[in-house]
Amino acid sequence: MVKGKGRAGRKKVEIKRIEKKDARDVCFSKRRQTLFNKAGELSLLCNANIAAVVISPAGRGFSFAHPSVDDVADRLASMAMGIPNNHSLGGGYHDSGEVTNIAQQQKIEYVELQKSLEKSEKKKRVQEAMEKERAGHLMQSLTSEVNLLGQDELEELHNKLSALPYTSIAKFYQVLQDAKGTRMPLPQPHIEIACQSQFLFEEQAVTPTNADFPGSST
Amino acid sequence: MVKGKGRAGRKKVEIKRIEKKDARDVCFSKRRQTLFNKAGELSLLCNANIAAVVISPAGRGFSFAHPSVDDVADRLASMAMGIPNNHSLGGGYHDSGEVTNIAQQQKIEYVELQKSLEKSEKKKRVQEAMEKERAGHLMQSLTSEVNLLGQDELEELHNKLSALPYTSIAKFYQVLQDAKGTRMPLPQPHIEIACQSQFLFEEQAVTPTNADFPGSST
DNA sequence: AACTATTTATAAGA
DNA sequence: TTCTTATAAATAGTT
Repeated sequence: MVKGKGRAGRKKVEIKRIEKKDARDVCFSKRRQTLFNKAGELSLLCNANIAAVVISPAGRGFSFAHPSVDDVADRLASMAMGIPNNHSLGGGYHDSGEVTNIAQQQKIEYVELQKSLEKSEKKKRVQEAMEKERAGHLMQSLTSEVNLLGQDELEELHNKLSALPYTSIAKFYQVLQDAKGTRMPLPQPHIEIACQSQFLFEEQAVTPTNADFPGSST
Repeated sequence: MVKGKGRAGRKKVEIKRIEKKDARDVCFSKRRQTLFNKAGELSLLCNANIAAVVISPAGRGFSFAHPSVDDVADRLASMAMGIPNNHSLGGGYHDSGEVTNIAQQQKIEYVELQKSLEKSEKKKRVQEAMEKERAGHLMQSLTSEVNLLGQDELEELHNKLSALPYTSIAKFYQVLQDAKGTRMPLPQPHIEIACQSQFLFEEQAVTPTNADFPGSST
């Protein structure tokens, strides 16, 4: 059906911003849960890899990802989470302890990945690759980005970049130096990451209405 | 209802891998669509930012992201998807079949955004910002990335980059030139605000051997 | 948080 | 593959 209008349960619902914060909140919770639920179902039914990130208007972040071996997508998706808005430079330190920041989450996931890699005999190669990836990320970002653009946009971009090529690089290095030297103070606003991956191979969630998942019983 | 099993329509469905490739395929299509649909609804109803990436077992990737003005997180999430298989990006892949929907959706949303911007007196500023963002995206990716790293990692990265700074840049430009000149075989029509990526993996290697994807070029 | 009337989603079948 | 349809699931509004 799907006309662009009617929906849901007790009343047809226009798909437009819910003004009442209360209702919106509830809706968000419910639907987010459903979304992740469905994501999980899809991944299991079809053996698909899925990464989903939801950021509430309040700035709370939730993510779901069906892992597998190639977590990469997941990791990167989560990582994207770590890049909230724009140039708000987050602190990249990991020993803060009291700040639940993205860096930490990243760390955790990184560690997780590492752990799972331990099992592989190819560990070394993969690790190497990952390290390279760190440095190579920039290139990939660029190429990826570039490849998404159209002809005109490419030209524009090219012009823009031609205008200030070394500036960019210089800037980057400056940032790098700053980060290294002064270890910036983490002005990261309110972006908490709540990672949800309840079902699958572990169950920790017990919400009565939807805790229906395979994972444990088959 | 809801025991840990049943679902769907004409028959209760166990949430486990569908063996029949045919059925699995159909299921995948339907559910993927629904998933993205719901993602869109959620984002609209609750004004949330969403990025979702689905990779079919066959290796076809789809993504959906709900934009907004400060869309960065979403865009980056989608973009992140592009990273794992950067090789394919320029590699010329066919099969863009299913993407239309999403692409179209994106288009629509882009237009919507534009329209709403028309009304604003800040239009110009925003547009400018968006343009800048295009060129500046790389910087942001970099800084964000950098800021996610720990002290040690920073140092390492710094060394790595110091070792081959111009190489990277040169490479980027080469890519750019290639793109401009030969109009690479993008698997999809270019999308303005681009939160959409479609690609193929070679196949799903079942081993944690991602060793080959990242900055393998350096 | 639980309930329920309704709307959606969807597995099969055509 | 797309449409149809019977049934399961999601969900807005209530309690």
